[in-house]
Amino acid sequence: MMLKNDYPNLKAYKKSYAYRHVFTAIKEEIVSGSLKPGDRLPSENDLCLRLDIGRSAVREGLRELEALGLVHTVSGKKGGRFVKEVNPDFIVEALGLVLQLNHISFEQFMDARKVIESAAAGMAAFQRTPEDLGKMLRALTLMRQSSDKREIFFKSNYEFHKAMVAASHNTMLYFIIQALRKLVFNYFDLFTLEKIEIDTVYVYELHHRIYSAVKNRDVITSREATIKDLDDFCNNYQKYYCEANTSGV
Amino acid sequence: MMLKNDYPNLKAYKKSYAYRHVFTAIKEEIVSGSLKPGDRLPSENDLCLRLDIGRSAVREGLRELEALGLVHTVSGKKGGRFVKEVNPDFIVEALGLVLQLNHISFEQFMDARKVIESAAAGMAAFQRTPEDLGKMLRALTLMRQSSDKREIFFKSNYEFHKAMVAASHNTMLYFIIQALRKLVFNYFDLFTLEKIEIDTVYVYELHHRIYSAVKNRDVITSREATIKDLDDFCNNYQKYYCEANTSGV
DNA sequence: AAGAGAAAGATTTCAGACAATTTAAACCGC
DNA sequence: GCGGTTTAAATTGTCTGAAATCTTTCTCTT
Repeated sequence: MMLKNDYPNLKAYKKSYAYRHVFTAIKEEIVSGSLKPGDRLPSENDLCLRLDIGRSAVREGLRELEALGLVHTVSGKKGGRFVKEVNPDFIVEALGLVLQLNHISFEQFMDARKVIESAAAGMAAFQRTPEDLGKMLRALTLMRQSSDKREIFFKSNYEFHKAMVAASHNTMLYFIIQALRKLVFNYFDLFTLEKIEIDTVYVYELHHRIYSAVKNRDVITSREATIKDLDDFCNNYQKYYCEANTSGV
Repeated sequence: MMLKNDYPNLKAYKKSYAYRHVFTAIKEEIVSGSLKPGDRLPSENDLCLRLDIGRSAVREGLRELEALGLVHTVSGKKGGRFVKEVNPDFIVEALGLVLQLNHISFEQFMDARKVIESAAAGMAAFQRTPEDLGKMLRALTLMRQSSDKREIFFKSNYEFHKAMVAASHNTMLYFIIQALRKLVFNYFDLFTLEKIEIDTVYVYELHHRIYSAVKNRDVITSREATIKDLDDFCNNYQKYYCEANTSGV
C-alpha cells in the first residue's frame, strides 16, 4: 500500500488541518505587525490561491479569527475582512461565558471588580504621570459640568475610570478591567441600571477624592475611594433591583 | 420585482446570517444546561436537517463555538463535537492575544498577577472554610514530602495556589487567576523556567506562612506572603534569563 | 437634479462529491 | 479460539461551482 504517500506532500501545512493553517498564518501576520489594524485581508479567493487551499477551509480559518476578535467582516462591495484594533472584546466574551456557565452572581462579580480595580487605583497613585492627571482632570471637569445630563455624566465617569486605570501603566490590568466594566452592561439587567438615581454632586466629590489621592500619590485613599465608588454602585443596583422584583409582576 | 419575498421567509433566523444562528442556538443549549459537558452534539448532517441550513454554514457556526472553547472536535467514526468542561482556556487565549499584540513585558505581566493574586489571598483569609484549609494543607504536605522531586514539587505548589484561590470563593477571580497562571507557560520562555534552581525548604516555609495566615484570618500576612512568592519567582526568572542572554549565543 | 434601477464586487449560502480519520466488525491463517 | 489484517461504516475535512445576498457605485429616466 501507501503508494500515494511515498513522496512527501508539498503542502507543508499537511501536518495539521488546512483551516488551522489559515488561522495561524494570518494570526502570525497580525501579531508580527505585517498586518496592522484597519488593513484589509486578501479576499477569500485570493487567499485560496495564495495558500493553495479551498474556500471552505479558508472561510473556517477566518471564522476562527473573527471569533477571537482579531478581524471583522464587512459584506457587500468594498467589503472584506479587516484587522481589528486590539480590544478587550474577546476577553469580554470569554469572561462572559465564565459568568454565564458558572451562574456567577452580581455581588460576586462586583467583588472581583472591587479587588482588581482598587489594586489598579493603588498602582496608579504610584505610577501616574502629569499627562495621566491631565486626562483624569478633563474627565472630572466634564463630570462636574454635565451633572444634569445623565448620558454625558455617565460617559465622563467611564472616561475618568479609564484614565485612572491607564495611569497604572499596566496594560494587562487595563484590558482586564476594561473587559469587566463592559461585562456589566452585557450580562446584567440594564433596565435596572437605567432606573438608578444618582446624586451627581456626591459622585463628583467621590471621584475628585480619587483624583486628589492619585495626584498626591496617596495609595491608601486612592484604593479606598475606588472601592467606595464600586460599593455605591453595587448597593444602588441591588436596591433598585430588589424594588423592581418585589413590586412588579 | 420582489416576487420571491412577498411572503415572509419561514426561516426565522434570516434576520441574521445562518452560521450565526447555528452558533447562538447551540450556545443557548450549553448555557441553559440542556447540553452538558461531555455531551455529543448532533452530527453536521443532522444539524443541517434539523436547522434547515447548509453544511458549510453549520460548520462555520461550530467552528466559532470551537474557537471560544465551548466544544471540541474529534474526527473519525465515533467522532463528533463534544461539549467541553468549563475551563479557563479561552481566557488564556484572549489574554494571550492581548499579551502578544501589546508586547507586554514579563515584569508588567507579573505585576498584574501580583496585585490580583494578593487580592485573592486577602479574600481567602476572610472566606476560607475548614475544607479549603484541608485542601491547602494536603498540597502543602505534598510539597514538603517531594522536596527532592522537582516535578511533583512544582505540581503541588500549583495545587496549593489553586486551593488558596478557590478559598476566596470568588469564581470570577478564580478563573482569571488560573488563566494568568497558565499564560506564564504559554507565552514566556519555558527553557529559562526549567533552569531555575529552587530552595525547596525556603519555598515550603513561605507557603506555610501563607497557609497559616489564611488559617488565622490574617489578611495582611496572607497578601504579603503571596506577593513575596511571586516576587521570588519573578526575580529568579529574570536572574536566569539574564544569565542565559549574557553568556550564551 | 433626484430617484429608481442595474451593475459590480465582495461575502454568504448551498449542494454534492470526494478525501482523511478513526472505530468497529468481518475475515482470514494458524 | 486467537491474533493480525482487511474491509466497511460514520464522521469530520476539503474542494468546487453555482446561486443568493449585501452594499456601493454608476447610469438612466423622469
